[in-house]
Amino acid sequence: MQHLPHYLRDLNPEQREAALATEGPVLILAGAGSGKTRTLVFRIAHLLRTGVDPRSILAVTFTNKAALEMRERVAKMVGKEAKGVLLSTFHSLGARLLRDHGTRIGLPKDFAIYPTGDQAQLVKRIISEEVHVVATAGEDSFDAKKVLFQIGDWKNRMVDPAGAAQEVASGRMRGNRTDDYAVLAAAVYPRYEASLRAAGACDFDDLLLLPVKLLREDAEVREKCWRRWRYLMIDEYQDTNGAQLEMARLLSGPLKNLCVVGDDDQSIYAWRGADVRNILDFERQFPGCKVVVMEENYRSTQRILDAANGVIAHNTTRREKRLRTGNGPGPKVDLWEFADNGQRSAEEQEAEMVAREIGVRRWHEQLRWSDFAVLYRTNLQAKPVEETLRAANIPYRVIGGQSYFDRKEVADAVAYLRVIINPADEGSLRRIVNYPTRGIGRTTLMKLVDASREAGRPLWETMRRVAEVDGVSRAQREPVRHFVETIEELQVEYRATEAAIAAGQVEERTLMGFVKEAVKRLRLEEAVRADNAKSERAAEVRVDILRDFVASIGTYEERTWTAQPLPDEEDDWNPPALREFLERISLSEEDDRKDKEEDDPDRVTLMSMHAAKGLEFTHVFIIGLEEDILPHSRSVQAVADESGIDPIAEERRLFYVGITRARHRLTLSGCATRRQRGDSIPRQPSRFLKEIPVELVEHRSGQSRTSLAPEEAKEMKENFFARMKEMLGQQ
DNA sequence: AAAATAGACGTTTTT
DNA sequence: CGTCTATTTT
Repeated sequence: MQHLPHYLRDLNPEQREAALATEGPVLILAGAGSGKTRTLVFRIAHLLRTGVDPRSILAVTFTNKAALEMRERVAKMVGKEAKGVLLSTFHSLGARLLRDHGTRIGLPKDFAIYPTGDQAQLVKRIISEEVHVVATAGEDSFDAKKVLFQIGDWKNRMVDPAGAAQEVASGRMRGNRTDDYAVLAAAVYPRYEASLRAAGACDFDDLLLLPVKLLREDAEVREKCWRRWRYLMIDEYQDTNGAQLEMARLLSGPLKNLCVVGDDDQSIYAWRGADVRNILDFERQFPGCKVVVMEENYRSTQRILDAANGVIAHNTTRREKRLRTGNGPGPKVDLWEFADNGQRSAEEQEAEMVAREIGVRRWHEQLRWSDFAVLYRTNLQAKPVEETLRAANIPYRVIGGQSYFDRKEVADAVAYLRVIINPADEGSLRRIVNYPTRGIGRTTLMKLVDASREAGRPLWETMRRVAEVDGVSRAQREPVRHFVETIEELQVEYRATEAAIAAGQVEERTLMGFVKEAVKRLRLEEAVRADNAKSERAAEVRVDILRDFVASIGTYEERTWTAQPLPDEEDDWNPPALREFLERISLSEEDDRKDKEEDDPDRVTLMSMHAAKGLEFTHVFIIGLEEDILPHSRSVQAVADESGIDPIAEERRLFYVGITRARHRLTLSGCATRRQRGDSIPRQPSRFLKEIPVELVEHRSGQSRTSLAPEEAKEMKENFFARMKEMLGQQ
């Protein structure tokens, strides 16, 4: 092994083995912090150094963030050559396959990707307009999201509407209360699919399902993919679902140069259809595969690892592994408890502790703001922390939560753009047909919808022929005619803009110019102001959001031009287009906050533990360590109805993921009371806390100068601390 | 058809 | 508590 290329000397033996095993199936079981990404980056570098065409390498990650990070690291290591390597999420890979070959399975060229909000709208419409049998289920109102969730579950398992109907009929559904929803969902499912197809649209799950269908049915496309991608790598393999497994299998082809990396202890997406068995059964599914186990941790102190090991050891079905590190023991894990003291709610005190600790540690340990992360189970928990950090003038950023593109102002503008590109998109069309209000009311719209159902043509076509529709008076006809005219003008202009871009006669921000003009002509800003007439300030904030959105198109455009390859380079580059911009929005690859982050990247990070997977921070706070938050109440309830998977075990893995994000210091906290709907209710400490060996924990009390707290609260607090001590003593 | 008011209601995690 | 929804009023 002395003739190792110099760039591989920095790897440990296991990492090196993984990086060098380029041919055939490879399974890398990589514990948290074991240098997994690094190994993949080196593996790609090694492939390139041995003369492999960058374009034949495909690396699939789970999140955009992970894809971005890997791209940067590969680029840093191998330079320009890295550009040819395709780094993508499963969903954007799916979108790409459909964009290139979707017409072969009957998808239009300009298919849209429906955001979840629109999906729910569609389901609601189907329930109210088409499935009138609703009452059988014993409730009179239905949550569209639950229906959607059930449909998504079927799709993730690659069950089609017929299969779903069968499943429901044979009573094979899991739950008992969920049965009603399953029956309803089975009725909605085929209609939902039909509506999506009629609108020329896909939902998120289709981005996995349809490519599988495409690859299965079309040998030509399949072989084309095999010729192109000869080395396939998949990160976070423990989080793949049935459709993703199938996609990986189909893409790996006869060469089977498939390298998967993952850690069954970090499987936290079962609720979305992920199946840990995919990683546990990999050896069986790909016989003769090479297995590399990486247990050496380079990230955390020994105490943090011991805490993590202590917790995860309580899960029963897992591949046994124990993280070790050459790092020092490090400080103990801090554990804080807070109780309502009459002045401040416990969660406010918890947030204040976080702010105070960040201030102190940053000073004492010479850290940057960006060395700190605050992690939580639910996005709601960010709020008090956010407020406190803002008050303390600590710069922060919140990852996740509701997307900026879900904002009404932005969603409306997006709907217009979708309609301009594809007027068959009925969901978007309905959304904007009377926004801003232009006198096309519910009655008129219903007449048009009925007429279009009857004639079997899209709503848009019916609107164009409004004169032929019976029962629509002249007065009602006029606004429809005007609306159609406006959209058609914009369509013509958009086509001209696209042609100009294709011909290269463009300024830097041609697309943005078009959208700006459209927003102006449609009077969207005026509409936003009218919606917020009560509050001048709210109106201005929302208008700003709309303007930011328009500006983000300019950013996208510039970025795309910058990435343009030299004429002699082979690449998959395309000039900027609205269609691609909208696709990127749907896949959350576009984010307005990027610009703002760039001007000051040194910020404390606030995010859910799910979002934190794959990241690391010097000092990590995990807040809200209480029963019903972690583990979440829904998981606790779910234990009752069996189903093979253990929701508590998944919550425990989530905690494990949170703990192992910390490099040097870990601070845990929980509240003995929590304000909910006005009054404060008692809480129990998380059961997972007692799974951390006591000797690792420094128990700190957050109680303070409160002499006048009501008797009740005091008692509650004492009980909480007593329980805490009891727990810690049990070990 | 649009605005205003009452009411219900409900709170995981993400591509 | 605050957000979204349904109903009523103009």
